[in-house]
Amino acid sequence: MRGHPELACVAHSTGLPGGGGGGGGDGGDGGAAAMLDASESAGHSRQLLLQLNVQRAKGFLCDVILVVQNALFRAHKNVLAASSAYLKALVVHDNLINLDQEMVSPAVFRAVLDFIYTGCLGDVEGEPPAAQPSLGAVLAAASYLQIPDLVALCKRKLKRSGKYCHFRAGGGYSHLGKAPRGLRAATPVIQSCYSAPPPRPVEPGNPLSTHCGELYAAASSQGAPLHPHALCPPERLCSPLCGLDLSKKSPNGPPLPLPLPAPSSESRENSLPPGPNSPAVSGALLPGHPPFGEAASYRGSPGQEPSGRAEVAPEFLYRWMKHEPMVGGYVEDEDDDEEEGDCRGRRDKGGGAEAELDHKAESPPPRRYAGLDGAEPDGEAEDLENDKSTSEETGCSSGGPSPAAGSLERYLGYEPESFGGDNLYVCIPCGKGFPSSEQLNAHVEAHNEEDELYRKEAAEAAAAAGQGPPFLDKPLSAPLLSGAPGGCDLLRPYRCSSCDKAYKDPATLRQHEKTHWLTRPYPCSICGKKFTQRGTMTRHMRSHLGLKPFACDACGMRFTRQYRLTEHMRIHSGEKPYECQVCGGKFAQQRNLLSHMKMHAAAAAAAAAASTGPDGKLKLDFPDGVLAMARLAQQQQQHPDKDLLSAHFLAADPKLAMESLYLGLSPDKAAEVLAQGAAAAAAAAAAAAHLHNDHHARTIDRFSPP
DNA sequence: CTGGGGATGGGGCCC
DNA sequence: AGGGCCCCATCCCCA
Repeated sequence: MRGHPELACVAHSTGLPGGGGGGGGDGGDGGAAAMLDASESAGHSRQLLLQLNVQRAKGFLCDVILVVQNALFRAHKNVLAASSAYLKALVVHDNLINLDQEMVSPAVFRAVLDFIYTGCLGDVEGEPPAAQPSLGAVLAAASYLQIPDLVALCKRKLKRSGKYCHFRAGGGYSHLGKAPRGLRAATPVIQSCYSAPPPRPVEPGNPLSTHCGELYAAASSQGAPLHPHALCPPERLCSPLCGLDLSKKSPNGPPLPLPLPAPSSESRENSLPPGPNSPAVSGALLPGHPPFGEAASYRGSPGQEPSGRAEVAPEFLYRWMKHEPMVGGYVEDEDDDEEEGDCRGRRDKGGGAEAELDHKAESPPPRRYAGLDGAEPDGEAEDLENDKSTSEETGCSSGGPSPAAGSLERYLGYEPESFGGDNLYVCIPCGKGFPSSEQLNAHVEAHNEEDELYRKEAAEAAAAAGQGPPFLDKPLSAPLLSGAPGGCDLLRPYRCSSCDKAYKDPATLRQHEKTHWLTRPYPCSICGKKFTQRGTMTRHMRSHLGLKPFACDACGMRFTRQYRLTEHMRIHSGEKPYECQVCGGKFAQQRNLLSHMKMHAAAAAAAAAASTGPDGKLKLDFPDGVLAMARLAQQQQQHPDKDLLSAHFLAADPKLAMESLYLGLSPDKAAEVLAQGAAAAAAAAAAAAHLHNDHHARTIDRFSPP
């Protein structure tokens, strides 16, 4: 499709399934190709690759997502593993691979992925030469990713063009085809590409027509800069998606393929590039290090530092700082120009970059994405504002798309709503339609402002009435607190203006108040589901991406949450800390005990219904616990109001309250749980009362303690 | 076939 | 922001 005449695509493809990336990754393409040529259909491997590439384009059977800056690429693990030793080590354990953005840019990785799937490395038709990733950048990426075929090809092409020279340590990250930061960081959405068309050349003026299987993450859709973790090595799975770190790492996780030490906190804070232990650095750019084939030597337990690299850290860090790309623009060191001639024409459009380079080595490293990483906007309006920001800061020369949200959604076949007409973007709460996501976002923002205004007005009104959050931002005074109507107490002085709940601190109150808002400020950019808390949305995103950072040491099972892992570990330890005080059953998970208790409550309700005589008194002699449950069920029938029942339950029946304590819960919680169980059971019990008594007797027998 | 228990996933919400 | 807990739903296994 875009093959260079000098490249024998078939030769590459025949070598590809043979695991050229495996082991040291030293290729062996020639021999394998010759052997296959002699014994197999010449078109087989080509056809195979063609089919794989088509499948990649359609996302068919793609089982891994690679994150490069805020671009996402879908691919097949097998193909990647067969092509790259580095990727092979990564895809074994994870479905989401975050590549070092300093080592490979989206445009470069696109070229690399093209090569993997086609064996061809050529100009993208229709794409301006300036937007093509340079051969030097592709070479660096191929070296980093340990794709010997591509390394060799790049070298050949560079030599042919007279531009090739050996990489020098720290020879510049700036020629990696990186796009200006601001461009990517402002890309607003992450969308899936399930209906993407087959790959076709990028069309000028249509940056969306990039690649199928390539997705773009919102680096700042939540108003945050790319997470500093985006700088850490890929094995840490730090994702820049939506400016969120989706990769909370299990400390108990099994050794990952390339368990290099995480960047130091200092380097993270300063947004330094990967430390010298990063595979990006050590694998390709450190002095004296071979460009690839060292992945195996890096394997070990997390935190294990490969020897012999710490010494070069200071020098390398210096070089790193020296080559720190400029904020909002592309930076290229003069030294690099000498060695990578094909990077010309992609210089910083902001100008003045070089003047600052040396200064950076002495002054604190600049924070990246200066246009975005200011103080995090406090509130959702800002988030949405950033959602709206797209890629006005063009100047990108790497060909990386910077689509506006709506266009991207349309391109990717993702339509938030399928409403007729031009107003495809519909505000869920009010039903208004808009022709673009930007307009919808502006509208939603207005919603949020209304909500905020309403909240403030309510707060002021409450303050005027002597309740609510009047003491926000004020020193608390005991008289004020104690005198506040509505039960504000010292422990929870911050009271919700919309309901009766009170909180210890204003932040929690504000968080809670979002639950009353009409619009949920944190939408999932993949499915559109909205959340009241950013953390919940982040967690939700993990489920989309199959990201399970918390691994069980014992069985390798992985979870999206730490708490799940903790829960799961009880299976292996045999610990069952939750005991039913009615029947003595033990449970590893509290939720299963609660479920179990509801069963008891339901049984008790059935017993109550079955045993209540015309005088309303219980007839059967059940153990106290069951009787208590039964009484509760009766009370539930008399007091359908749940809260009333809870209070009634505790106040009017101390014995029942004592039963609740057996559950190991707070009395309040236990009452609530039992009431819920009884409430659920009440209806059934009422119905069951009409059934035959024998049936109920049998049911009760089953759940009564021996 | 049914119901209970074990286990997991996802969302809400508070700290 | 992240941790933790709770709730609901669901699946699977087994008696």
